[in-house]
Amino acid sequence: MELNLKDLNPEQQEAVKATEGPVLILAGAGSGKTKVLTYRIAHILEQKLAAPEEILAVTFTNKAAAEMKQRIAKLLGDSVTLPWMGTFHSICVKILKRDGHHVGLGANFSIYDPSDQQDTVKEAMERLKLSVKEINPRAVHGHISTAKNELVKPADYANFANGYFQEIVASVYPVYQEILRENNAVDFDDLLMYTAELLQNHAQVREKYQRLFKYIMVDEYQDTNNAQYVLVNLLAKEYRNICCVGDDDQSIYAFRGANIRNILNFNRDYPDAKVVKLEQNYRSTQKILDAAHAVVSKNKNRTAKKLWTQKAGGDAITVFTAENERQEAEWVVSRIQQLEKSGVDLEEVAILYRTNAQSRGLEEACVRFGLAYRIVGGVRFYERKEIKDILAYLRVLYNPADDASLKRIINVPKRAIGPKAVVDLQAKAKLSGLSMIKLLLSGEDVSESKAIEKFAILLRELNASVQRLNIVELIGHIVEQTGYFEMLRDGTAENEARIENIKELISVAAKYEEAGPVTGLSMFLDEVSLLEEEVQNVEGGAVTMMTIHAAKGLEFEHVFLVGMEEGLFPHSRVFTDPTELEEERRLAYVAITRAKHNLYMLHADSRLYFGSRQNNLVSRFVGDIPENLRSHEGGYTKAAEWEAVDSFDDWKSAAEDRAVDLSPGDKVKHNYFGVGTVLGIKDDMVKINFGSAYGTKELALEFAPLEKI
DNA sequence: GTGCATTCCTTTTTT
DNA sequence: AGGAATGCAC
Repeated sequence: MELNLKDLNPEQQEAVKATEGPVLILAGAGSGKTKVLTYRIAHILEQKLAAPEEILAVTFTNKAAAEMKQRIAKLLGDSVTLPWMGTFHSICVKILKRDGHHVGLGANFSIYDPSDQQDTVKEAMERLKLSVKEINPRAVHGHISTAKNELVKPADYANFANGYFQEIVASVYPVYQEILRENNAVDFDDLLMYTAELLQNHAQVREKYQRLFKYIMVDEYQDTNNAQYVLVNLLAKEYRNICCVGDDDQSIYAFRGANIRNILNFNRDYPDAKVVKLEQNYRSTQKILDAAHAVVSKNKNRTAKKLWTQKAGGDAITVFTAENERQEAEWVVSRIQQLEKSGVDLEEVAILYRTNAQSRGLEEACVRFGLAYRIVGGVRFYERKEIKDILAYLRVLYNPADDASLKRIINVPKRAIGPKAVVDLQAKAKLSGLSMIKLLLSGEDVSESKAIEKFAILLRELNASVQRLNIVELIGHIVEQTGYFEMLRDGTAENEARIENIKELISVAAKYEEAGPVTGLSMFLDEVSLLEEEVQNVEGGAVTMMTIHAAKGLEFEHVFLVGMEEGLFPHSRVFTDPTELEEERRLAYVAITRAKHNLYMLHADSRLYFGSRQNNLVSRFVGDIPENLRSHEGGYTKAAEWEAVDSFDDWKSAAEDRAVDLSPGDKVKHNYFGVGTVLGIKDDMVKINFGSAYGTKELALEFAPLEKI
């Protein structure tokens, strides 16, 4: 098959043909980025510049990888062997399965999902006798995650720790890591950190992969974190054929460690880099692009650029002011039903929101009005209780060090094994130097508890079956033998749905049926832990609902952007930090540029939030859009005027004002530490005594959430 | 050891 | 408002 580059515009062709040396492709929203990447890979393969396994293509989501695979197959024919393609995390799993033993990782390691990770933090805190009530384990985990993304190891964290909270983290982090080790488990961040460590410290392994990957491509480079940055640049050292694609305006993952400077500094890292700018947009009308530009160009931290399109004109952006969130949802749904009547395909319609919590009201409205919908994200597949249970069973059988998974299912379904029996078993295991699972499997008389004995017999039987059953049979065997299905067969709709979910899991597992026993189990567990979302199949057309983050990379004819309110979007949590405000602005840019033809922005004068009513002002992002691009419905008055906090300089002077306000002896209230007394102020730091609970703290005036009382 | 009621805590975004 | 975690009665 002949690859036809005539399908591409001159810049796109340039990007495809520039195979050798470092290349940066600055690809604006809707500029055909995926097309360029797929053609580029196809081009390299077709020109026989490299074998498929010598190409590494990193994408941001599994979905993006799947789509790219499909499109390459379409270009070159189904028979083509595909390159290494996937997310950073999935590629790291692949590498660690092969070579992880160099960094002390057993081959059968478990991958803990976020809730397992949080449980592990809790356990670490319990071991340290830290109160889970006073210190939020989630926040602790957040800090550990950040550290790992910066490749800061447990032992080194203390050197960076600054302030009360980080000292706590410094004590928890090593214990957390130790527990993961005990269970032969890793968290998501470990996948990156261990792979980086592996490549940094083990020359043989490093050179193996450096020589293997002749061509490396990284999508969404603006959203890479430090660990990912180290990884790709290390891998690219041998051939230097590294091609990074991204758009600094679409960097929206700083909260999980993404560093926008990675893309901004590409030229510094590779002074000989070829830079290709894709600025022609094939997606949206000029009006939509103008609106998006009006919002994002207020950011200071960006490279100057402007998208253009041949689709001049277009409809104005409809802004609807609703009385409350219920009316907002109803307006969206009825407008979509009007569109449907006029022949619009529901697959071309999306409702986007800032937070997952907003989906509920919209979902209700869809049900009430009978509009077909699907939610992307929300409750993830692996977050469902029944799925977690089944996966825990599989992990126990796969990784006999994984006592955390054992604890999850040892009494599910109920088999009269309470917390006390578990603690006893744990103690015995510790004495014999085995994991609880291994002890149970050993067949020794481990407990006077009849219930435990019975469970041990069950476990041994399941363990034996791993060798002879393929993954589909194995799951079926587990749900029957353990009584899990029986527990769910009580006729309630809820449990019916659970059974359906497990069947769905089995159909996912069918992909690995042919790999045979053990291998299939291994492949299945590795992949399913990193699976980001459930794909809900809805018969016929349906509207798609999701967060703006989840919508990145997608496009729709009609986009409804709900909750355009100060406090929601931009979210109130970012008001204290101008860099985060810039990220919200980029998020708004991403949201607006999802629309091809029509964009609707909604806000409600009154909204139920946290159980209480709030009256939010219209989002500043609406106000940023020039009036001649908007058309209003409902009782719109005007957008919030928040310029004072929008600019870093002004905001700083506000902080300085506050500094002048405080003097020794003043009583202040801190969001976290409570009430305290100001002891003194030096430069931009303030020293406050918070009493016996937290002692004396030095806080940055600029950042501390302080209030004078 | 299990089941129920009450409290309390949450919500930013995700691999 | 809703879900998880805790505390209390069987």
